[in-house]
Amino acid sequence: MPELPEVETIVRGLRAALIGRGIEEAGFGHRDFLRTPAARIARALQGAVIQDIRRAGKHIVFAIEKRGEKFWWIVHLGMTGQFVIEPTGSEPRPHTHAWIELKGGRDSLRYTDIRRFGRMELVVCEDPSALPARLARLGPEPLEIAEADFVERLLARKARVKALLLDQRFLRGLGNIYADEILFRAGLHPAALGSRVSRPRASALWRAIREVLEEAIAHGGSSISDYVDASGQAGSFQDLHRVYGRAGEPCLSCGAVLRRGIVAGRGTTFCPRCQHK
DNA sequence: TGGAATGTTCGGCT
DNA sequence: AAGCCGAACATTCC
Repeated sequence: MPELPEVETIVRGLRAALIGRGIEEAGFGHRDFLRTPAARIARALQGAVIQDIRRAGKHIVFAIEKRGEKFWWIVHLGMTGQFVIEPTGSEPRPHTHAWIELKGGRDSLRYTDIRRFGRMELVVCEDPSALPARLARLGPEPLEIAEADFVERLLARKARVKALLLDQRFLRGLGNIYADEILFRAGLHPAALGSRVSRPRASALWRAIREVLEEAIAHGGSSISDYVDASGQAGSFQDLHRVYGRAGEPCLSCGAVLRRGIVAGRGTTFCPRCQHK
């Protein structure tokens, strides 16, 4: 479910509700998605205060403070993970595997994940200005990289552009939906090789990345099957998808039948007439 | 019933 | 090294 626009939307909702809040207690159901033992996470979170919440690619990073000790609590939502703030007494939805009860007794942050591809990890924060090691491998943020840097990065690689967009070390935060939408807008074939893309087309790709992501964030992300924001609301950008989920339907700009194939191991929908190698 | 699904990682191959 | 592929993870939904 969660690519950059979805995670960004969730993080904005979490920030509005949780910055400065204290944690009463944390509990876990299934534990096989935890990279840190449940007891250690629960102990660190109990009585701690949420100081900050940020997005790093598709990761959510909570800065937690407890009696002068600082922690990073890092969450990746995988394919079906959801973070929703709900009334503490309400019935947890099926597949709720973590619950964080907030001070005040009224609301809880609950983590629900049908497939349990998501991951949670707690790391002691030695230096608040440094990155947790896990995040150090990630490439630049797509909305922050300068055009010239992006073009050089792309032309230096011989992999297919779709594979590059999905590679979190190339850019952090894109996934299958937005890779397809971006390539369509840039008029670029998913199997085009990075090093073979013309400079004007590479610039068009950089612009398409910004356009698609900014529009998607403005629409609260794409809800295909599972995604909801921190208040449980679906997004609406799926209504504006031009290729994802539209294989066999006509291209909205030329009318050709959109084709579906496998690129970089993922289902890929594109217009055979508008998108060029 | 088999296959595919918004993701990541690992091992093997070229 | 770089890139590609398939498999694995777990569950649901056609």
